[in-house]
Amino acid sequence: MQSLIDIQQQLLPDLLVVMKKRYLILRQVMLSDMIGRRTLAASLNLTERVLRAETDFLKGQGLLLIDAAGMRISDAGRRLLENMEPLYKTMFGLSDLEERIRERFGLKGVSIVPGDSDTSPYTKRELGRAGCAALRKVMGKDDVVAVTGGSTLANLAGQMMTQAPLKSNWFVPARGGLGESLDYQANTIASTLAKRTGAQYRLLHVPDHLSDEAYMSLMQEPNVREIVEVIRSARIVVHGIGDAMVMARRRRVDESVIQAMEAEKALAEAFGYYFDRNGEVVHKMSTAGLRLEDIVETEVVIAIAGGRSKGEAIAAVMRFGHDDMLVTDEAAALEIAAIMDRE
Amino acid sequence: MQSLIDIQQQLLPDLLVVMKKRYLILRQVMLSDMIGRRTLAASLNLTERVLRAETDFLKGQGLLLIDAAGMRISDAGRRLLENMEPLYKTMFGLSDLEERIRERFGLKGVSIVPGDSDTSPYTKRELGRAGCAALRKVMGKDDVVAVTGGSTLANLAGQMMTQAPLKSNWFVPARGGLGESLDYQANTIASTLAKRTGAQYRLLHVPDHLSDEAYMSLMQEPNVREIVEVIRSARIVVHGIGDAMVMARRRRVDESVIQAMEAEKALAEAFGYYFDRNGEVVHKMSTAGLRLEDIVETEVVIAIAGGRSKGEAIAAVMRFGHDDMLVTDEAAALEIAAIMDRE
DNA sequence: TGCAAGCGGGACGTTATTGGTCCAATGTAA
DNA sequence: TTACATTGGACCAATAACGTCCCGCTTGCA
Repeated sequence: MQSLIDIQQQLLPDLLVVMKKRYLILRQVMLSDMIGRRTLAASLNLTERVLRAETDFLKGQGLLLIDAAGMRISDAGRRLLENMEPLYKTMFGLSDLEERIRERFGLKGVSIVPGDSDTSPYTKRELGRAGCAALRKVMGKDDVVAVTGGSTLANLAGQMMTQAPLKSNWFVPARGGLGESLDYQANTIASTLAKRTGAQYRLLHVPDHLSDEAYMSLMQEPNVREIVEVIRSARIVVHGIGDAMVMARRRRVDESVIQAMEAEKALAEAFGYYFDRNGEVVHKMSTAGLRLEDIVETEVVIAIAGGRSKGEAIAAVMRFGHDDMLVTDEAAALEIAAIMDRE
Repeated sequence: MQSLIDIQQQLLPDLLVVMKKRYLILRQVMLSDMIGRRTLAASLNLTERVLRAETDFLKGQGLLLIDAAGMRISDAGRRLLENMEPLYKTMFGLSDLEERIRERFGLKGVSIVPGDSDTSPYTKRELGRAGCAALRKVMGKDDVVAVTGGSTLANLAGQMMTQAPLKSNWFVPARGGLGESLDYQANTIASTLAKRTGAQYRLLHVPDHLSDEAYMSLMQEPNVREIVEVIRSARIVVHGIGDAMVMARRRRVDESVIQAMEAEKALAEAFGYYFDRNGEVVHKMSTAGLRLEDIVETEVVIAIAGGRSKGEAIAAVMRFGHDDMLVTDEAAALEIAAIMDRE
């Protein structure tokens, strides 16, 4: 059955949204015995007109009875609700989870794909696809999109598709180069995204990890300075989330710094910064890319990360509180929910 | 899984239509390796613009690759098609069958619900619902709808719903009263339908089975005459289909006539007439209701009947050739298809 | 190498659909 | 009877869908 839903999701992505809306209307009506349109619209957060279109439809389907006194559920509607009961969890379980997490961290949107990226490459791919969808949704015209590196972002970039070319948009790396494999460099990802969407891109040919002096002198270079300004003006940022220690080592951060971070219980890494479990930044360093103050200013910040092992790190970064959207997977989301419950 | 589809059918009735359209596009593209929009539109009987909207969508979903050379399927699309293969039959098998039957008998539309009305009351209910949908689709303003009697029609009437009241429409019985139970009388059904849809109705208080003399004298009555004229002017006729012998006995047709019909191999009964397997009428009698010549003139004739045992009778009436729509169930449809294959 | 057929995609005007808002008619309960 | 809440109709604005035409590009054939 899951496979059927997966297929339908690909062929009719907003199927579940519509189904859920209608299900909830029906359910609310049943719980209310008899209820009026306005009351119902208010309790479901729908405008009166939209609700009316839906109730007219449900009436036509014979699931709802409407008369001058109000609406109540029909026998067929009651039967349908009963039959849907067992399906509800599998069909909408994730969107409930999405809503809980969205609410808790004050996000604009949360998107959860089924599965666990740690164990299933398929889930990882889905995660990328969901990331694409989230990004597509917020991109407009003339937007600058800054992206970080990492395997998840690389996965996203490799799957990105658009209906029409986005000529007027720019993709830029959020940070400079790291010691990682080429495929996972922010530069590579920005360029892949631009190529796949028909957008433009700029690269930042500067190491991410800089001494203050090197930073100052590099920023004197007009061409470096120029692209850095573009990066810092990004309206949209898409970033991954990593484990603090793993990332620090991969970035060859000084052993002394690593130990300091360990002492401060650094847990998560995102766009080059390290966070403890409360979302406090525990280590800063000068960077030619996006700085914390830029992130705070950015209009849309999208985090994308999945896998049970990353749940804690994701929760930490969410506590930092400057993300607007989270794209994750079921395993990580359950982990996050568990952390929320423990609070 | 079937239950999921059933539920979705109620909450999103045209889900399958859209899914099938997209599936067929994808499939056609795969079979064609590389194909252009216009060619594809022609081979799928879609207008160019509609197809374009769909292919843009499929491209956005990453299922289709489009470049200046044409369209081809992506890996994800190919995977999707493979995954759908087993689902196709359960999801669309009936609509293929619908199309075959529609084509063979030159109908405007065929609607098949899953199951067998002979054995499952649930299927019988579904049949009624499908009949409602078919009827709703063809009803406009100021229409006169003539309905016959029978349990299937009664079932339909009991489930009929409309979004808005159809004040300007009239429901009338197609034929006079029979010896049957009150619930199954055409009069009862016309009145139920009118009440449930907010339409008007007229009754025909005349026995269906009349001697020529009685017929002539009854037709002198102004009020009988008036309603009979309304009936005969019906734009829409909805009728059931029965087994000839069963119906004849139920109607207490003279034993001599029954034997004559048996000799002529009467097989099916519909709107008071008896048909042999070739759709030829084998017995006529004067009636105050709809006559054959009225049926021939009627703009929309809808047949509704299901159950494996009725397959043969349905096929016979379809051969008569004046129906426009058929609403039936899977068991009967398969029986009809088997008869078609034997031809 | 040149040509023509077929391709995607842009553009535009028209039509159909959807959503917001207001109000009249109606039924219900106090 | 009155006051309230209900549905359903009406209307307008915004938007999406659609039909149609054309342009520039690629590609395969001559």
